[in-house]
Amino acid sequence: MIPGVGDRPTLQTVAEAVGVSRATVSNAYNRPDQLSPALRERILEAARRLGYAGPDPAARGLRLRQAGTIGVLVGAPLTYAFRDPATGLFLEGIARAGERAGTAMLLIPSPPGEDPTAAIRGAVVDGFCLNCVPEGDPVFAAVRERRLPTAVVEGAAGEGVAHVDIDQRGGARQAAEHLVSLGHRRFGIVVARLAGDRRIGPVDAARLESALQPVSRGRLLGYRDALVRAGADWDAVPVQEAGSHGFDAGIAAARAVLEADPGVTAILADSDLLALGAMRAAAEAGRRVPADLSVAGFDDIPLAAQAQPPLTTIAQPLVEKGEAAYRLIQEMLAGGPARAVQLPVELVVRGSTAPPVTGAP
Amino acid sequence: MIPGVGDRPTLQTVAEAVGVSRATVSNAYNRPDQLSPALRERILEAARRLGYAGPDPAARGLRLRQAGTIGVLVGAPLTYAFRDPATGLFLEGIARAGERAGTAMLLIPSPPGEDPTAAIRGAVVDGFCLNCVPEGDPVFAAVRERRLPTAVVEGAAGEGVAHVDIDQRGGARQAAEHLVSLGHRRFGIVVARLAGDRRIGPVDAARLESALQPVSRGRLLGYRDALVRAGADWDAVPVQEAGSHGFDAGIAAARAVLEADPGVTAILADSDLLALGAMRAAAEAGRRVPADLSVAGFDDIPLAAQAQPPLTTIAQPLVEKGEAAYRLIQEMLAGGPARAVQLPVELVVRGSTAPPVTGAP
DNA sequence: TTGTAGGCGTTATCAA
DNA sequence: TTGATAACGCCTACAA
Repeated sequence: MIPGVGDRPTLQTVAEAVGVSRATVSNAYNRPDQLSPALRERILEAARRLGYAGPDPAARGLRLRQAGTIGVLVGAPLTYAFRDPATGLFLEGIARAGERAGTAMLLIPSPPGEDPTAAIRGAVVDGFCLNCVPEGDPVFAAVRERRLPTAVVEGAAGEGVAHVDIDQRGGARQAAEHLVSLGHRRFGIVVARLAGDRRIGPVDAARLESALQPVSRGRLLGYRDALVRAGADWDAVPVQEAGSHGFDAGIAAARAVLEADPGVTAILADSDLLALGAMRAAAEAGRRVPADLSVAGFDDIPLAAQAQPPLTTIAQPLVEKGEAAYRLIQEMLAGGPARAVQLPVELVVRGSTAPPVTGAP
Repeated sequence: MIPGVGDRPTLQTVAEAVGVSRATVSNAYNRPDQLSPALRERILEAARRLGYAGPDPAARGLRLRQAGTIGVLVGAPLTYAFRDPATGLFLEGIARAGERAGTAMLLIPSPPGEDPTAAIRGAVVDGFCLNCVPEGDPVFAAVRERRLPTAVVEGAAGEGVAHVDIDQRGGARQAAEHLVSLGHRRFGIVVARLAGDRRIGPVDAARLESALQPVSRGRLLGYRDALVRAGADWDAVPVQEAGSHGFDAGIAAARAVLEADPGVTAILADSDLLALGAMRAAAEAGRRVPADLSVAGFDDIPLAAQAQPPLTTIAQPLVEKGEAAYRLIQEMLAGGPARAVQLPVELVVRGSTAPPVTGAP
């Protein structure tokens, strides 16, 4: 069969109509300077007339060995990515860097039930960016098998893989130290998730020990660092796993904490949305923030500053995280080595934290 | 040159190593039942050893004439999509439907300065989904040129293009009628954007007449319908264009409205984020919501119910909108016609609206 | 159960 | 300035 005689017009179809070669038609699109303007116009005109949609990106990608796309995986069902502002801002960073370079981003789903690696094997991309993929996740192995430039953000490091992170533990420590320095001695803690399961409930030593989620794990360890150093009885500190980063999850978790120890004067939350939920739970319990209860978050999403009172939190450069990941991938695409980048965090004191009313140690 | 002798291993490389044909190696991956388990294992083992990454998705896509991906365009710089909860929920709908089908979604950037259509021409996708792309946008033309199944959400309709929308005008009318029925007679209005420019300022008749953004346009017309019918002097109603759907934009716009007419007892906002901003502006101006000022939004994002007071708004099925769009594209992919779907809206009365204190007409 | 051959639509190279 | 040719890596009848 003669090529280009299918139903969809191709380069060949146009070439035959105009009476030139495929190469010339290709040049009309990709190298206008390689042919006379008159011929080019004739070709483009014929293409319009024939309904030719322009060079097929799939074929072109095969030939050029590049897709102009990077694949993004978030360590949770994709639907979650659009609910969590922190994840959203991270994606924004990638999008922003990609927009500058004209690169699109492919959001790769990992359906919970099915084989989550199928989409990874089938992704037409030049590189991968993984966000919050826990250690030992099959997704990580599947990505590595593609042998494409890969950046991991807040997740398991690996040989030949670029890495972007923040100082989770140090940041959390700062938040706790801030509250200690205000005079607080009885704390409650809310964390999102320590493992891949969606467990909700109190966290004991074993659970923390076996935690796989590097983010919540690191932050919880940071809280512990500061509280232990301040002389708190760690085993008496109520720690509640919320199951997710959601506002409602934060309400429920904070309720559990306040129930476990009504005497807490401060709540440390793993993320801003949880903290916002904790503030709401406090209000429902008749406690004013910060007069009766201090609350600190983590991330500094825009909502944190807009809340009432505005939330004290650990600011991390969410958008920059995405931009950095994109940059590291590009470096590898250009033949460079896999680098690791650590981004700074910063304590932002706002209105949700204050000295406890009863300063009793 | 013998194929498969490049730097990256291919089917050929593996075939030679094992001493079988390319076809057999291909079958080892795609049709396990077409060859003996023993041979299959030998092949997979050799592939591992050689560092073969599995069948190349680009080549496979070319051969199969399908990408397993649908391209998504949001009618604004991509970075915006991750800030706006309503857009996020829409994307979630697409992601959710795609997750079920194992389809990935390609987020296509349209860089403001550059040629926004380049990425569209280069997208390796089976279909397109456009969100809030205004009429006459070059993006729309570029997508049509690809001659791929396309669904338009809340945007310009077109021949052979599937369409998903809600009753913007009717929904807005309901919101306004609700306030009228409560006894309000003096209104202020905040809309996001009426055109592609990022104009901020009061809206006059000419601006409304020439509005291209179907969303804000339709909603504003709905407000007018109800207010005019209620006997309000439309020309005296302060209408402010906020420039975007952001919280801060809402604060600024509401301030302008309250300044233009301090006597307004109710503010109608084009979207929930704007309404939330208006509530904040009211608080800053010393007005209590809803006692001194009623505020109504549009969309019913999760934040609306969480606000204090919870926001009265027009609920639209945001996630379902994405799911519907995806479904329509799949129907076309299966050879079906381009359909149009209208999703229902519903007034949700919460705590941000109440009768005005002085019920004077 | 395995192999052969052709083609998917494009672009780079080199020659005319 | 234009054309012929050869990959790019894979899948699928069809034949053995």
